[in-house]
Amino acid sequence: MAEPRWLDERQAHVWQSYLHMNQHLYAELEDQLTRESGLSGADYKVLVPLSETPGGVLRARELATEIGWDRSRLSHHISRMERRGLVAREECEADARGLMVRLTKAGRKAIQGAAPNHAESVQSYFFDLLSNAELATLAAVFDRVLENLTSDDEEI
Amino acid sequence: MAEPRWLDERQAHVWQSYLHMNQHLYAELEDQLTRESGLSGADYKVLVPLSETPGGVLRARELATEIGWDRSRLSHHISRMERRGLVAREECEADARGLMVRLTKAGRKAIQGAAPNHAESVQSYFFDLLSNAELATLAAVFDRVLENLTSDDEEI
DNA sequence: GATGCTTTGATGATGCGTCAACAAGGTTGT
DNA sequence: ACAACCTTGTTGACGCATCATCAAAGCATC
Repeated sequence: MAEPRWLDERQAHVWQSYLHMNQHLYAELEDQLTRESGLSGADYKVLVPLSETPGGVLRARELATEIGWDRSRLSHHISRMERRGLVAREECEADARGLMVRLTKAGRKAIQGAAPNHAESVQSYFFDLLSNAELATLAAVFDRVLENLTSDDEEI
Repeated sequence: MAEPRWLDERQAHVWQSYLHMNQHLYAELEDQLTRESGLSGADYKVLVPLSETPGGVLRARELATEIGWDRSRLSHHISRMERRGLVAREECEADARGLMVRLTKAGRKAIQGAAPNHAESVQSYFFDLLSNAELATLAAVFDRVLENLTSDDEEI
């Protein structure tokens, strides 16, 4: 740590572009999602794994792990989504501590209405702008950076 | 919008990697920043432009524009940072509506202590993992995606 | 130079995310 | 079977972001 390695001009530019791109891309996608389907990004994140599960039911613990949230955040958010009729709480028969989260009909309708538009947005704002070679590079880079971040976790 | 263009397998994988990478990278950088210097990401974002300005003073409006915040958010955050002695509010002589935000000695000390560690983190978690060719590709891609997003704004 | 419009910043209400504390149920070891 | 410990989910408090509203100051047009 004695000699800090400052970003050179090129790196600084890439880093700024990356931060700005994220900021604008997230904002744009969330905006469209909310406008077109009334769902927040958080709602969408919760609904996707539920809609992809055969019964539309998931244990809260698994749902939380899947989307990288802690139990508290999920509990709060489920409460709000339950009030809006998107999901329902059910007992867990296998473990009395557990909670099963069920996708309601309204919830399924919401995610089915939102998903196509969202996919179209991701295509038009991101993938449409990439060549095949660039896509391959991004895949490699993102995986490598992610792998490096998550393998650090296990060292504890 | 009739025929939604779903993500193919490759695209879906890249998109997931991108989202996860962002999540972990942001979390890790913010964690290190907070642990090592007691500054949040928001604090850092505010302090950087101030420390790069000759006098260490910026008009609130410009500061807000620079970091992409609205006036309300900046006002709230300046209040909290002022309480902690990182910045100070001053009158704007040129425009009586305006507010000048001044970096205090403590604020300068904080950002000077935080910046080297932050740069080192960015290097080790991101740039160290990239080849020169990959860096060039990222630069091109990020700029293109960003340009596409921000040029849309002007069409209004 | 008065009227109306815009810009700038502050403020309070509301919703979300994080944290610490808690209760109830499970698990392990003896 | 009992004790100690761990897991799971809920709750309330607090900090931060967003939104609508407001006041004060500039600016423009006549």
